[in-house]
Amino acid sequence: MSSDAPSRAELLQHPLLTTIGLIIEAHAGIAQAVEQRLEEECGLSAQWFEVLIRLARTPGQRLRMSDLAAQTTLSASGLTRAVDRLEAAGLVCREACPTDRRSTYAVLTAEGEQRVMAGLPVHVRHAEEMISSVFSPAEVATFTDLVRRLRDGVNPAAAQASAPGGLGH
Amino acid sequence: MSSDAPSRAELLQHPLLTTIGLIIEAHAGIAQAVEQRLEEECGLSAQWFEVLIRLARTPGQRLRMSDLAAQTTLSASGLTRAVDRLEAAGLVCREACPTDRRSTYAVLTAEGEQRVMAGLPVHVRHAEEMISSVFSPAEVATFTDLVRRLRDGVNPAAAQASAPGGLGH
DNA sequence: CACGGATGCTTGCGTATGCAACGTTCTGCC
DNA sequence: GGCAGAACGTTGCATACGCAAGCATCCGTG
Repeated sequence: MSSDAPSRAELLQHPLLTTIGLIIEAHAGIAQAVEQRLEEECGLSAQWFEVLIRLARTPGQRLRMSDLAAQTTLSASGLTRAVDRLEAAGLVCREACPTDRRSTYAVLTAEGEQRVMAGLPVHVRHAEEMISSVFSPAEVATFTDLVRRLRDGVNPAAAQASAPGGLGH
Repeated sequence: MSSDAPSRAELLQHPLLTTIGLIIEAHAGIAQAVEQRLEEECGLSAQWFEVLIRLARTPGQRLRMSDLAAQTTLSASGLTRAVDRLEAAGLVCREACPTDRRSTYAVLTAEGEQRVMAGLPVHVRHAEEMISSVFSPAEVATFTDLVRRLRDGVNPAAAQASAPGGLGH
């Protein structure tokens, strides 16, 4: 009964479509929950938090604009505008790169540092609530491993950026 | 040595932060790849494809605007605009709901049906390439199960919409 | 040293988004 | 039957985004 070409129903109900759909829906749920919680309790948008945390993790708490763009989902122009807003809010400042006058560093300010570190425990607790409520510790490990491999396959740029000694240069 | 409050480094390097970051990066990679491929080979944006496939799966190939909005990541107003564009392109048409004059159905047109079904094999093959290249069949099953449970926890609305006999009605 | 190409960041423009407000229709309660 | 409140879809407004163009700077080659 099975023909070469998949039937209409087989295509519409294809298991991998479901898998991808689940990833998208899980991401949407997490993004929305994180966004709302972060906004309520810290007054930071997820976008801002994402940028600030990348800076906080970096030695010198600074990153070149283009590296920062590569690590987030923003384009170069999107990052320019985002840093404009962060700078206006006093959480980040721009600093010239001494060795390459084309480049600009985005540097975390003292207030920026304070705001991320204030928001972080809230964020971590929220992450624990979301994930530990559905996974056992062993499942968390399995899941993280699988997602990492998937990420490495579909988003090599992000994989490289987070590799030890990565960050280009 | 371990104090009650987590240290700065413990917070910044918290494992669950990594897990969530990986989900976000994996999603970004998949979304970008799907978007590009779909655009190139079918001339459909991911947004459009998402809406059309939801309609194609539904008996009568129609869904109320609000149900459609609930199943996608769009807000009500966003969906109104999206259906405006789909209608202008001739892939969808609006139809009055006979039992509730507040509601409107979005209905797949013949051309809309043809376009989704033409794009679907491409999309499925792409999904296979992305996922099967990093997971064994057993891992796909494990992964899908875990993601589904995560989705159910963090996005109950989507979970309900896809449940058998769901869709509100 | 000079020059063409590449790189890094910023701006103009068109477009898509969400929120809040609005008009219409349905529902529950008296 | 009639009225207050909720639900549904659409529109005005402000905002954010990406792409392409532009300017300044760096690098490789002769």
